[in-house]
Amino acid sequence: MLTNAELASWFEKIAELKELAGENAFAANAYRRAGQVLERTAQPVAEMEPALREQTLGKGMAAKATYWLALGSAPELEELEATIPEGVLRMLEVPGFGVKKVGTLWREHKIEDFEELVARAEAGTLAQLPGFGKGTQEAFLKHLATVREQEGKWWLHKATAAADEAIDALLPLPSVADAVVVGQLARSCEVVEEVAVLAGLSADTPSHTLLEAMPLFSLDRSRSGPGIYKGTWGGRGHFALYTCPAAQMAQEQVLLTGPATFLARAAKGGGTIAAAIRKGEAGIGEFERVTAAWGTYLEPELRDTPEAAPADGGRLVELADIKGILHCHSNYSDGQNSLQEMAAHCQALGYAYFGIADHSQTASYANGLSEERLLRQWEEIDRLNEQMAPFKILKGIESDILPDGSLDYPDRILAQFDYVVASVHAGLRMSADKATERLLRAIQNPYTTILGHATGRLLLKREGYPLDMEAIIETAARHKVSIEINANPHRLDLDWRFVYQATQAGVLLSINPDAHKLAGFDDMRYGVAVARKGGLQPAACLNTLHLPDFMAWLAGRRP
DNA sequence: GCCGTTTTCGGCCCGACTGTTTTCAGTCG
Repeated sequence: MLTNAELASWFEKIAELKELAGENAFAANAYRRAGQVLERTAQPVAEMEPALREQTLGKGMAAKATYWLALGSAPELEELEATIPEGVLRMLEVPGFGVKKVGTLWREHKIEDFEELVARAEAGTLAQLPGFGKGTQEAFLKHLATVREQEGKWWLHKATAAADEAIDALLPLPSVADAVVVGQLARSCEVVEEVAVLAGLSADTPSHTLLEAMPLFSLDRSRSGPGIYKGTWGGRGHFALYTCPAAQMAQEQVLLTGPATFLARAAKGGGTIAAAIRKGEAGIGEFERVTAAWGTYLEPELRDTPEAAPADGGRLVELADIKGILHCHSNYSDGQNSLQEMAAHCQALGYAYFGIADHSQTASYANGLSEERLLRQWEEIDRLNEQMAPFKILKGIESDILPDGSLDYPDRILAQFDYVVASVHAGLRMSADKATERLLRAIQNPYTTILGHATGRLLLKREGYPLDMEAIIETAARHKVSIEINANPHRLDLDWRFVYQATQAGVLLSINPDAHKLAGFDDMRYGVAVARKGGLQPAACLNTLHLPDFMAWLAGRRP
């Protein structure tokens, strides 16, 4: 059955292509709006009564959706795509290349082939076309380099899903004794260059038996050898399967998990870690091997920076330590589910409190809340809190940090929130000085409780603005502002590399899903994973506090 | 193309930024 997200992408694609084809922009916009409505609608259109479908999408668009649902495809989109060269469609994927620019290239300059565009940019002649300058050309070349650099790499959630699928396929095979994740994914790296799985075999297994079990894996023979199968998964992401006799699995697991810097470190009994790991007798497990070589057990995620490991008596934070959620969206702004649905889901997951932090008024693109709509939300929260007690919904907001560093409501409004997440959403291209100054001002605002996704990065897509993180951490510590670890696998921002530094400075970190729908809560696992990688312990994490303690903490820092 | 009507056609989100201009168009969030 088609999901709203799939239908939405078709509507939006049609809008874009209609504009590209030179049709009335407002007509195209009607499709775009239908797509945007769908993105914010939790109830599947496929399950809606016809009347509700019309009310949601409008008469014409509802009819289209109904037709596509019955057909399982959108002929209108396919027909449009058939009239546009593939290279032109590809140009639309380039940031900064919208329908107007691409339309000019295609119709006026007769450039249809993507490689021709690349060649022109590399030769420097793209900048000579009217409407295109050096800046556009350089941005395009930079984009190409980034795409090449990131080819085959994985977001953490996609890597996890692929590895799970591979292991599920391998384990039922009679000669596979066990199969585990190794490499960067085992170490919870925020971007995984290659998903790697190690299978321990109890008997000789022909390679085709292993490979046939994983139809999504396509082997690259030139990069493979005995016991090492490298290729791509699902035609895109880099993937590797390693095999070894079951008896050697523990040592291979440690060696393949790495990283090389850890394996090269000095072992407790002399020599390198790698040598010590190899030395252990057969039958000794992974835990015992690492413990013997390093002195204590070191979790895989800590092996990039063992210095961040908790001292004796400490331990890394776990998902079960998290008592409440502090950054989520509802359909008051750009979320898909209602406030009640989000809160009920949060409660069902076992959390004790739920902070709603919808977008603030300036975020018009995200349907940010005007003062008047805020009041309505607060009324609903009061009502729900009566019904759901002792579960508690907190009145939060994700306030845009405006270009000058101020928050997005007057103080008399800010004072009425239980807490404020302050985040940057617009004006992302700043110098380090300007960005730092802007964020420092927001942190110093007495109403700011949490600094949301600190750098604004989108992994594999967009670098964050440069920041003097030391100053940010130091100021956050001084003003008792928590820094968020945004658990969305596209963000994972604050970067785990600053977690140790922040906690050393006394900053409480908070791990938040930034969920825009019910399934978004599941991202908490990735936030916890990278928090652990940075060595975060439960006591240094704000939302491990029980509700009364959290409320007391908030009360203690009220302006 | 859809919506909401002062019911039959005018208005549709909008501000910031950037690069290319020479006063603004295109893109983005």
